[in-house]
Amino acid sequence: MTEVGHNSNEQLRSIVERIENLEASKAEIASDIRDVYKEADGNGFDPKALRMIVRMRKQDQTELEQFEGVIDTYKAALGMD
Amino acid sequence: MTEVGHNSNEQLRSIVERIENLEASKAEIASDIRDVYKEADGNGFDPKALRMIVRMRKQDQTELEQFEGVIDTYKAALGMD
Amino acid sequence: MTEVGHNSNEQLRSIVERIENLEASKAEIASDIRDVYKEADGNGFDPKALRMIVRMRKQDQTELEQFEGVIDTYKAALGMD
Amino acid sequence: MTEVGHNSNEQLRSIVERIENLEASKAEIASDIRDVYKEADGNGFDPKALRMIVRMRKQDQTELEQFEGVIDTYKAALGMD
DNA sequence: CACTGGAAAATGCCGC
DNA sequence: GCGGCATTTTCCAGTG
Repeated sequence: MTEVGHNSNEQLRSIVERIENLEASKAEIASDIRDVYKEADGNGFDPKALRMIVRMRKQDQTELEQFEGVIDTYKAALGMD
Repeated sequence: MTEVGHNSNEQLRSIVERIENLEASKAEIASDIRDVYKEADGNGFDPKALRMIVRMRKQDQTELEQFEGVIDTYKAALGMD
Repeated sequence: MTEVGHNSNEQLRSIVERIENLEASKAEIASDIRDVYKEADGNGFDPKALRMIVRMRKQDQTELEQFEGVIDTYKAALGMD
Repeated sequence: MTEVGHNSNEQLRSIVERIENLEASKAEIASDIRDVYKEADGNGFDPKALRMIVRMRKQDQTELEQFEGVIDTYKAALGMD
């Protein structure tokens, strides 16, 4: 807490800065996504329907991944592992 | 803040009590659920697989409900509402 | 796997049903809790602050129970039980 | 609806792809953020406390922005814009 | 008994 | 301004 160079205060500052920078990038991308929806809306695509499509596609992906987990679980439950 | 009957202190107390009672009930039920899993385990059912079944059935339910939402959305998007 | 009465399929079905019923009850109570917060909000109580109070009280309760547990331990250690 | 090039199906596909790519980037950054917290944890920083600090700083920034908004409003009201 | 993953809660955000 | 949705965060049980 005095005049040192690499103290924990600096570490802390560095950590917080990195996080804040990353969060800024994330917010920017979120904004970009909103822009795409808005532009699509301007081209006659219903944003609500679009969001639903995107959500369902993501869910399909998730289910596929879960399916492999299910297989593993059942294998284990049946002593096949 | 003195000798009144229906002051906000009483209201606050009542609110907090109601919440805490409800949370106690909820915790009890959660405990019951755990008991069922435990009993099932004792009868040779793999708890992990059971949880997976329950989770997937819940998800199916959710999807079914979402599906109706999808229908409505598309209807609206196509001007059929 | 065909004409039996109390087979494991039935057991499984029973287990899953019991769990799902319990979870439904739990969800209902959770909904009630939300309603209380909402009503409180309508009466001018800040929901966020309320939640914090409830959390703090639960924490205190936990600590109280831990304390009593320590007391019991000491009692037992001193042959006072 | 058959042999066209730039039909709405293609548009739709393009939109969905753009969104999904952006969401993938967002998820990646979110993962990076988690990594930073994890690394910080490894260096002895309490992640929970860190999150609180970040949140408070964000809040302050918001207030700052609100303040600047007020300034702008005053400027406009005084014909200084 | 730490830890990891998953459930649940809470907060914040966006569109209406 | 609010209601609902998505995200984030916290909590807790199960696991090794």
